[in-house]
Amino acid sequence: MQAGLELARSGGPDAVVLREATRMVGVVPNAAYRHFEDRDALLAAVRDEAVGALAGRMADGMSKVRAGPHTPTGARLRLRAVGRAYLEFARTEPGLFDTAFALPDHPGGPDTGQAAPLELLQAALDDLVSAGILGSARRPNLEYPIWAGVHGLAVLLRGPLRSLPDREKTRLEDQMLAFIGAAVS
Amino acid sequence: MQAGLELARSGGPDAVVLREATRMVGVVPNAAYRHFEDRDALLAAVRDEAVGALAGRMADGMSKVRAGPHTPTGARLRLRAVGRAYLEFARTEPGLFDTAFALPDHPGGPDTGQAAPLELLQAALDDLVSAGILGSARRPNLEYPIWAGVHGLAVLLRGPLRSLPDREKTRLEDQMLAFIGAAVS
DNA sequence: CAATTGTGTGGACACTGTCCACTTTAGCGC
DNA sequence: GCGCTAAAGTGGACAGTGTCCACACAATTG
Repeated sequence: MQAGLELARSGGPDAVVLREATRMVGVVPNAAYRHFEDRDALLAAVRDEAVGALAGRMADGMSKVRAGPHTPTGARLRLRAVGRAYLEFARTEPGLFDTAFALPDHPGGPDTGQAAPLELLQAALDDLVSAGILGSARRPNLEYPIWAGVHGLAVLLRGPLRSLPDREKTRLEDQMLAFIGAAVS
Repeated sequence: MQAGLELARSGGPDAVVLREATRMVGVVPNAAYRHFEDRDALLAAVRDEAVGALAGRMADGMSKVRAGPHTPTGARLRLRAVGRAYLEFARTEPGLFDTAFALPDHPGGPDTGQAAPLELLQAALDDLVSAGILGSARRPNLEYPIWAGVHGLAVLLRGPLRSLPDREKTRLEDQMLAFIGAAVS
């Protein structure tokens, strides 16, 4: 039933429409209420899936770095790889990206649970410390400005900056990654 | 008629509902179509207003810095002031903030036109150069990573990080501003 | 076998954006 | 003043949406 995540893929959170999802499964609209309390619950499930997909791409990118852990170049490359994967996901899967960060209209409930992406970034930073590149005094809370920078760029590139030529966009992505690389050295 | 921007203020872009807006004005739904082609056109008008409000706060924040232009401390304080105003707007006017960056469902059309906030940041950075703090070699395109950092933090704080205690949130904001301040020195 | 539970169905309701033809109102030159 | 035009509002419809209700069927379990 979460196959209604194709809707999110192609049109973002607003496109995950209960009736359309049931139509795709070939069932009557109300059947959805046997699996999800709400349209919001359905969206939450799809969002968790989207977060998982993002985390998967990030993990993939990191694991492609051949240099071992605790080595300076490996740590540096892995940090760059998480960032690049994040930006690439936002660029190639805009619907899922938006959905992953869609905040529930009906708040409350437990936390949104997108810990996975953050944890990957934290791991990369910890590795930078244990590789001796990043002084442990500068480590605390460093994940947040970095996450903010990458996330903000991803958002702006598909928002106010969306009409920039593609060449310019990738240049800004590279600039951001370099910026971060410089900040942690 | 843009008084339907109260809807955006209290509930974000999805809350700017055509019929509700006309109801507030005390008129029949269809009357809206004499002023806006579309619900999307109405939303676009509201969004421009929201962008203007954000730019206004940023300009206010900058103008409150007493130190004159082209002076080192003035330039530094003004940069910090734009950033702080941005984050404050996102925190105190979440509905308008979300609306300001809502991308039109029905794309095309001319550019979204939120040049004003970017231009204020650019002015602050240019002032930093003319005050001799920021080397002109490092100036090009610097507005984008900075904007991304501030914007990203604003978004994350009302998204995945929304359940952090307020104290932590303001600490992250301060950390981000300090981070930027350090990057331009 | 009987009962309970999970899943799907059919019919409704209120709400939304949008289209159409029509009426009212304001402003204008004559 | 009169009549015209353009702007604004009205009323009635339609499809699409989320959601609720009572009911039907299947599988599972006692």
